[in-house]
Amino acid sequence: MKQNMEQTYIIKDCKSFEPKDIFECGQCFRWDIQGDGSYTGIFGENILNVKKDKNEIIISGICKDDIKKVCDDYFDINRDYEAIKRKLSNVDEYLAESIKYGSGIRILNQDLWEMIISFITSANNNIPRIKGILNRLSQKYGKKIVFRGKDYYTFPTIEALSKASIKDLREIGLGFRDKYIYQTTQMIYNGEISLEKIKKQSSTNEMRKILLKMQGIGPKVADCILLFSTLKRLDVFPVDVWVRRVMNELYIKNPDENKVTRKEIENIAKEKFGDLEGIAQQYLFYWKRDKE
DNA sequence: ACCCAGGGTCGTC
DNA sequence: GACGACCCTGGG
Repeated sequence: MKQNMEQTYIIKDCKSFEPKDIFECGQCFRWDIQGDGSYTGIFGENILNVKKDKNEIIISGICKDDIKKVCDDYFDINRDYEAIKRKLSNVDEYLAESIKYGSGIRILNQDLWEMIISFITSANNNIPRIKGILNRLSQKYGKKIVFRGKDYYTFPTIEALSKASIKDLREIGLGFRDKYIYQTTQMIYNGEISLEKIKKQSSTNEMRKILLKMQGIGPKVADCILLFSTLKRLDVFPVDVWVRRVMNELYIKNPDENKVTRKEIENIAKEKFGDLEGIAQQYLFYWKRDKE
């Protein structure tokens, strides 16, 4: 197959697919809005532009494999978000409103290694800065691909990133997370932790236990990795400042938000949202963060 | 200039 | 289990 031959994939009458909701709900960091409102992003060695025109989703760009196969997987096309939204909307009016706001969200199936590095970077950080760091990391340790006259860089491989020193990472702007990225990369590179083994675990909890062994991964980051990577565990409920805020306001009503424990929030989430709590979290997060 | 907060985690007590 | 420290950047 020719390297830079572009492919196109049109999804007709696709419900629950809104590029803005998908790419700006906080699950991914390497998709950027274009002048025409479409989004261009890179994952693996694929560089795609996603555009919505009426009821059609037009995906075009460079794809390593068959574009339909790659995108059906990446965009979680075979999951019935309409059914999920119907079910979750019945929980209560708050969740129903958040779903109305983020009704085009789909949870992407992203590379596990990339999610590990991305969400370690996200700790006590803000989204614009996270995106900058991951772009610089890719520029330095990834592979350049030219797409429509512009340079793009693949996310660094484990091996490529294993060559970076703590000092190199600090210079990229990782701040105090430099040592976490370094140590975790080394652990994975030298085989002390096997990503394949994580994928083979039968329960969410077993997967989480392994993730928590890595430097820079605590409960919140572990849950994001479980939810947004190809591990795709929907039975997690990442608790960050926004989710703590919205869950306290809606259900717990503790005058001091910081006194609310993670366990308390997780229990309510499990009770109200059941096995779809991960997706519910994303509607609530996106809704609350954009409201402020 | 100064302070605050951001998709938290770690080390210490 | 509860604290404080922590790189850096943009916004008040």
